[in-house]
Amino acid sequence: MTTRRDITERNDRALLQAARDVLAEDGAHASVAAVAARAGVGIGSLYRRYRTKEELFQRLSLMSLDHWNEAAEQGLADPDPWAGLATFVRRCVEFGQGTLAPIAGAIEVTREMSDKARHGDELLDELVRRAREAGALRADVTTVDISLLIEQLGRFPAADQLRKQGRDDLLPGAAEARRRLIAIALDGLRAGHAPLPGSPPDNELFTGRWSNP
Amino acid sequence: MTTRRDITERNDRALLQAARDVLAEDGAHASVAAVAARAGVGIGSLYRRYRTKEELFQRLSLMSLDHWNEAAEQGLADPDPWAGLATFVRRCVEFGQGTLAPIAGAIEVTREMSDKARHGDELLDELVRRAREAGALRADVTTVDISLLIEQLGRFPAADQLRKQGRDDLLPGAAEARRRLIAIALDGLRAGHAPLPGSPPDNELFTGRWSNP
DNA sequence: CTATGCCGGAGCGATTCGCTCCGCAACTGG
DNA sequence: CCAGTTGCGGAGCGAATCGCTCCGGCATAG
Repeated sequence: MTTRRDITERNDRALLQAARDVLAEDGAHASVAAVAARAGVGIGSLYRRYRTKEELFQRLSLMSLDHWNEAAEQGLADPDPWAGLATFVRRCVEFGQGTLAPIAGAIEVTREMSDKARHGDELLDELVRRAREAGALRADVTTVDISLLIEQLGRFPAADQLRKQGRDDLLPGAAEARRRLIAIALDGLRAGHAPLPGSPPDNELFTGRWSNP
Repeated sequence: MTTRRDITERNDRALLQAARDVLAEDGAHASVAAVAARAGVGIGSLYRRYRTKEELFQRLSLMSLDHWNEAAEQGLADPDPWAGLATFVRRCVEFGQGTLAPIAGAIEVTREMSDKARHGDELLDELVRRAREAGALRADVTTVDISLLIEQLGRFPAADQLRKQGRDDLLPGAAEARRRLIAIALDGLRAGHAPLPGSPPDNELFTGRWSNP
């Protein structure tokens, strides 16, 4: 039997998932109506759970940061430094971490968010350091390079977006196609290639990543 | 001396460049007002040159297709198959080819566009075939993989977008950061890596890529 | 069976959209 | 030097969409 409490919880999960998907398709201009519709939920229910659109997106950002940190810790738990880094990258891309970047400037950044972001930066630093010292990671690859790769590959268009673009050929294997891109990028990160062009930025990594203008 | 005709031509160029930049930042929801403002041109001038918003975007798509084909022919002219493919990828990403994908479903596809797209597919086929036969390209990489890489890396956020995201650390070297990602991806495409996950799609490449829903 | 409280969605004012229309300034031919 | 012409910028139109409020209806708890 499904109690009312069950419905409320399921609605909340559906809202967060829908918000992520809609953001992936529509970018920063995503509307609350679209989120509610995709979640199969009335607008009223959305606004009972979240007082404003910003509150919903803040909650989603926190979820995203939590996922990043959890994936990083999982990677660090792997005794093989390279496998750990690869797992982290794969998980972040598949989560669609990059699709949330466009709203970073549209919401107020809470203390909790910046704290979690800072912690995430430290974890990625450690992941990269381990992989580099093990000789598995190309020496001149920075954490910035990796987070940008995650961001770009994580913006892989969702199924609906692909359909709008007329790329029906990719519909059956969109997830698989993205996995192939990740594999290509990871191989490009491995040691043994020629140096990357340009000098890696030397300033503090990720400084101001969640700062507000 | 600058005649009126000069001003008109300069305005047209500015409009197309502005349209590309605004699309890169705002996605498919980009407004004509934003395009005109960024081009430093009145809305009236925009609508004298292009009768509708769609006409402007169609013209931009044609430009993009021309750039793709020109870059591909330049790559084919290179006696070194791998260098030719790399040049093609670099040029397409730096042109921002991927930023136009979101509007593909928002405009009517003319015969001219689909013809040019088909020709572009043939050119890429040939680029890939050459590189593979020379043993430079990983054997199981498909043209789909490469066009998706171009699309994803080509969506690298413009400077304004980076500023909105609070990634001020990247502002001075956004172009350089993108170049580093391209280099990583290209190294991942080179021969000598383990096979890619999943089976490459066997259906006709790019079928329906510009088709209308 | 009554009472409770969460559900969905119609509808509010405000904003933004694509687009039209017109006053103004700049260049041209005489 | 003077009309005449032409391309310029932007105020403003109706329509569409925005974030958000409010309430009637109904399933569930007691």
